Amino acid sequence: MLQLLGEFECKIDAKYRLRLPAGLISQLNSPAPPTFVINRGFEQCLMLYPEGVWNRISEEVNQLNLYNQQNRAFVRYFYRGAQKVTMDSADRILINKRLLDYAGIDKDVVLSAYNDRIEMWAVDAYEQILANEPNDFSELAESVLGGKNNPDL
Amino acid sequence: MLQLLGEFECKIDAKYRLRLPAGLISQLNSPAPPTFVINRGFEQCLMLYPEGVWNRISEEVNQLNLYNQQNRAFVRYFYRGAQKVTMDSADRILINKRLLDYAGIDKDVVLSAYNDRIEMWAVDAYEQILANEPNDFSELAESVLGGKNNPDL
DNA sequence: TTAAAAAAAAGTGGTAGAAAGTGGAGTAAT
DNA sequence: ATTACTCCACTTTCTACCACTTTTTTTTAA
Repeated sequence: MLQLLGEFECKIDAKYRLRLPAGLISQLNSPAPPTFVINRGFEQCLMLYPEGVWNRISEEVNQLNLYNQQNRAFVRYFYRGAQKVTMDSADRILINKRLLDYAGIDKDVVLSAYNDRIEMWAVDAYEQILANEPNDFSELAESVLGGKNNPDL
Repeated sequence: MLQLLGEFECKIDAKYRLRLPAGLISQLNSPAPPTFVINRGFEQCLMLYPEGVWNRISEEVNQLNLYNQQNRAFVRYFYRGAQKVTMDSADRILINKRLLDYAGIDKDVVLSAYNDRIEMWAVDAYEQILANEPNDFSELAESVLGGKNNPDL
């Protein structure tokens, strides 16, 4: 089970390539050059899933009966343009222009890894969302993690 | 079992031909030039099924008793103008004008592959459908992907 | 403890080959 | 004769690989 961690600032070059930081690649303990699935995430970011993680998740989604309207909407939204990306020989992945536009990414990017996945943000969007959190963070923690005497906090 | 994936932006030429992206063709692991069945999809898109997938699906529908009025209506709706399309020597398929009209496709198209099939959308229609989250998304996610704090979302 | 050397990581660009895009002409069908 | 489809040829764009420079970190030795 993956336990990714870390926040990395990276740059996207003129050819829409993003080099993955060595500190992140090493966490994947993948023997071959790692492959990912990338798609649109919530709140204007992109999500990067190690291939194995994506497969595990999508397997369940693919069980859904697609004659059901609600299910179709769900599957579409779940995928949100997911596509496979592979690293080149210089540890870079090529990112679709459409996806970059979605996240408002121009050049400067923050990668934020947690659990088994990686979020990709435009730097300014990331800073903005972090700046807004603290106000309601404790409230949020309370409702997410249960009672205010939760030992986990 | 096919596990298609990917979002591709393509153009339809003046002769209503669509070149299938190499990244998609390679996923079909079909030795001969692949054949598809195309028909009207739900929600203003066209559906492209690899021939084998279509055969599997239509087989079930063909079990229905056609002397039943309701069954006939369903079958008609199921087929919705389905037709076989084959790739030409330049990896293009010719798409019926009536189908293109149905999906409001002029020139720019997004192919979105998931599970064992491919959806074909007019670019603007696609962006619109992705723009809003289905209102019951999180509930569905809960029932499909398990617990209420499921990390898979 | 510091400085120099070495190694790793980050950043950049060129290029060959593949893929995408486009048009024309020949053939078949109506 | 006109339309519709298929094949063929060509140009442009893209992308994966390779090579190189700069920066940062680690190691080694004075």
